[in-house]
Amino acid sequence: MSLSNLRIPKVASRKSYHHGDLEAALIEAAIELVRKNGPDHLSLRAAADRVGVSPSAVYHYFPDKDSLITAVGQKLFIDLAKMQKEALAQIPGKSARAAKLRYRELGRTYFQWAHKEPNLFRLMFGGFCKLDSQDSHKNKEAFLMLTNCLDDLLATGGITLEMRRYGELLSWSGVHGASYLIIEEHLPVEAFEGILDALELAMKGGK
Amino acid sequence: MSLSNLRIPKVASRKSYHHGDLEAALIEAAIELVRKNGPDHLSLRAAADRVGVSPSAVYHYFPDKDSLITAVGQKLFIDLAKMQKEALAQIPGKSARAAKLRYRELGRTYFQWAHKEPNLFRLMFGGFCKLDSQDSHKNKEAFLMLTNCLDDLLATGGITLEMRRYGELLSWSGVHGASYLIIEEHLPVEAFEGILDALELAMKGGK
DNA sequence: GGTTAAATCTTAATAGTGTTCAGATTATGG
DNA sequence: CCATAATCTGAACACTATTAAGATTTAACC
Repeated sequence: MSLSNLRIPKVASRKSYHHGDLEAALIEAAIELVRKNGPDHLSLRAAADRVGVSPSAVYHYFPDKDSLITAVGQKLFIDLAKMQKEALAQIPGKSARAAKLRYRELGRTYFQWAHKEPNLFRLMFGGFCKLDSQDSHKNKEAFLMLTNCLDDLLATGGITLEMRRYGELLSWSGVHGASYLIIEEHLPVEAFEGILDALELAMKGGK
Repeated sequence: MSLSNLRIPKVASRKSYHHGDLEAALIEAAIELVRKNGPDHLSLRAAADRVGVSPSAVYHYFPDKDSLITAVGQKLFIDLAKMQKEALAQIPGKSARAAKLRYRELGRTYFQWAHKEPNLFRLMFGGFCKLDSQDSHKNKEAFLMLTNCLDDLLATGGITLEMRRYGELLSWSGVHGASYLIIEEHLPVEAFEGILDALELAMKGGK
């Protein structure tokens, strides 16, 4: 999966005293541990062990454990945005049908990310990583994709002008909320397609 | 605040060797600590200290730390439902206006809970407390209140029959998602009244 | 009421955590 | 080739959850 894991097979079998790209390797190791054990239960020492390095080596790249977690969050936000961009790229065209499909697929990708790796989703959105306003604009890329989808919907009559005003807010909140409630088992998995139906119906202003 | 705190002022100044209601006191202490420091960073020992009891005493009431956290979650879900019930009780009447106000107030109470004590909200919904299906039906009380609100809306023409089908799903997801995104600072506080406007507009099927 | 038994809490110990600091190792630039 | 900077280690400290054995208090029973 990661470059660093190929370089350093197990533990304490590094060729060189210096690692090469310890920062990225630590982030990758932390992701794997969070994926398995959850964002609370991440251990600095376990991440260091996994890379084959002493615990104190971490402090040359991250001032503390929270900084490592935040770095993980930054990477995950970029990964999610990339995945959404790829999903949108597979549905080209300016038709009403294409616009509607893109809108649904954008939400579906968001949910599938959460559903496939709930612990990573919890790290991103559960108050673990404190990304400042500068980092938060990485997330603005995802927001822009949503805006474009909604504009396409408006152009093809898939959404009323009145509803366009609340498009981003209602869509993001609805998809985010449903995703979270599903992975915490307050709602069944089947509910997500229902949320997409509800949003589509709401956007077009009823029948 | 809590009865136990009145009984045991500081630490190691208990009249009796036995505490009286240690289980409830531990939950209350844990709530206070989570409120200040977040659900991750809760320390068993700190909670025990706060009650004036040794760390191992906790294990007579909870098999491990996670069980204490889950017990905290159970109590918080009950508290939230009570707060929502009280809020609804202050808006009586069968008019369309009253039904609409109740619907909005139900969501507003949910958000205010999250906004006032984000760490408690994170504990409830962030994957910290694993409540089984039996505990989860405590939450069904809140779900029932939402259902009643939506039925009242339907009776007074505040929601289309088509949208009624998605009422609970879209409302809960939208309100929950907006609340979470706001406390994690992905959306500004002002966004919440916008979500209520958007939901109201969506429910009535556009203009 | 006094004695036994059960419930409750403490003390002590183990293993694991984040973090710091002085020192060992390696790479880099003159 | 040497000095210097970058990088990582080892040991220590204070803290954590958890367990086991023992002390203390309440409750029950005769």
